[in-house]
Amino acid sequence: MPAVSDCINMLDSETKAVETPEDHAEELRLWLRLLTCTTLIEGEVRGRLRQRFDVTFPRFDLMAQLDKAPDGMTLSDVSKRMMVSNGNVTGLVERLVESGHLDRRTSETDRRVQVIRLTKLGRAEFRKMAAEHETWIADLFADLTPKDVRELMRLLAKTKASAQKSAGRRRA
Amino acid sequence: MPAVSDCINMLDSETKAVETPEDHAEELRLWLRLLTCTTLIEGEVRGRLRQRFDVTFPRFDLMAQLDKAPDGMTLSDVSKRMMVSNGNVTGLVERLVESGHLDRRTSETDRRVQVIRLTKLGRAEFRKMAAEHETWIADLFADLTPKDVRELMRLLAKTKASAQKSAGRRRA
DNA sequence: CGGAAACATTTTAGGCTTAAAGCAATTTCG
DNA sequence: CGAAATTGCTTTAAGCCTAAAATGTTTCCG
Repeated sequence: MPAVSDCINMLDSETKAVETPEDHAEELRLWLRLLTCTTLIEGEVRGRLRQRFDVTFPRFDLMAQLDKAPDGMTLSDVSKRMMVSNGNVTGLVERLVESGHLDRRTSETDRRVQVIRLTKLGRAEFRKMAAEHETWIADLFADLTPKDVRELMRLLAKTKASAQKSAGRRRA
Repeated sequence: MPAVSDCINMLDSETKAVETPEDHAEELRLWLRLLTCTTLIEGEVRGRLRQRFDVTFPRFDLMAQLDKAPDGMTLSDVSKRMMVSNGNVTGLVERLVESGHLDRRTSETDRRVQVIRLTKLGRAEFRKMAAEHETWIADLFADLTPKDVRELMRLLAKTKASAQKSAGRRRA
């Protein structure tokens, strides 16, 4: 049963002229819960990656992008996919080239562009990590039913679209 | 309609003796989508906090914790709540004390403990930021119906519980 | 053609973050 | 009591990350 104050707000919200400070406490709580879930899982994955393979989460993430692109990617592509800044990728790639996991070469047709690929070593190591990683994720989400997973996928797709639209509105 | 290979897997999964490498691609995709949503929203909020208030996301987060605790918190409490390392909090607090937003004092009863509070300035500035922040979040989640929000809350609560259980299993 | 705009990347300065080691204070328990 | 374990915090070393400025390259047009 809605409290009196809620009824008043509901009435106000239908009266366009009245500027009611609307209550968005629910969305705020949702955002905090989303952040908590991600932080929790990411921390767990990071810890396991470090313990088992002595690799960081960003390095694993970068290698995962490259594993899906056998012909390599440009740094810009990687930066967009990973949703991190360009400068960030520069350093990340530098260290992975240094350790022999990545191969970097300047594009033949455009000397601005750097194309990076996994080396044989990089691909082999990534595949090993990815296989184990998948079992960790399965375990972390173990209590969700297949239906829960589908429903979450759907709602997060909607969330992503909504957030992208809002971000677009701001940049416009 | 399930493909033939799926039927085989389903049969296998009910045959305890057979060690089928199970497929967890759905959970993997769910995790990536969760991460994408959080990264997207956090990036948007960080950008707005910087532009409007010249404040970082971690500082805002720390002040939010303290706003809920008028009597102050210990650094350990803050560290647990924010889900970051102890050392991280030390530096964060240092900078916010420096800028006059936080007050730090050693506990009377236990000289190991540091208690931090928002100063008058800190509280005033936080309240201003928080009000605007709430409208950003509302806008980012604008396309979700109240029912979507409730359902996401429920499913993320389940996700959080599942992940915590899994993390606990590992530490044991 | 040639200058302006756009593009891809790197550099810079500053801040965030972690894991691990270290230090001091407190608690536990033989 | 007093040694050992625990607790709360800081320090350290290394890496991650961003926004903004800088550099070199290519494209767009007038």
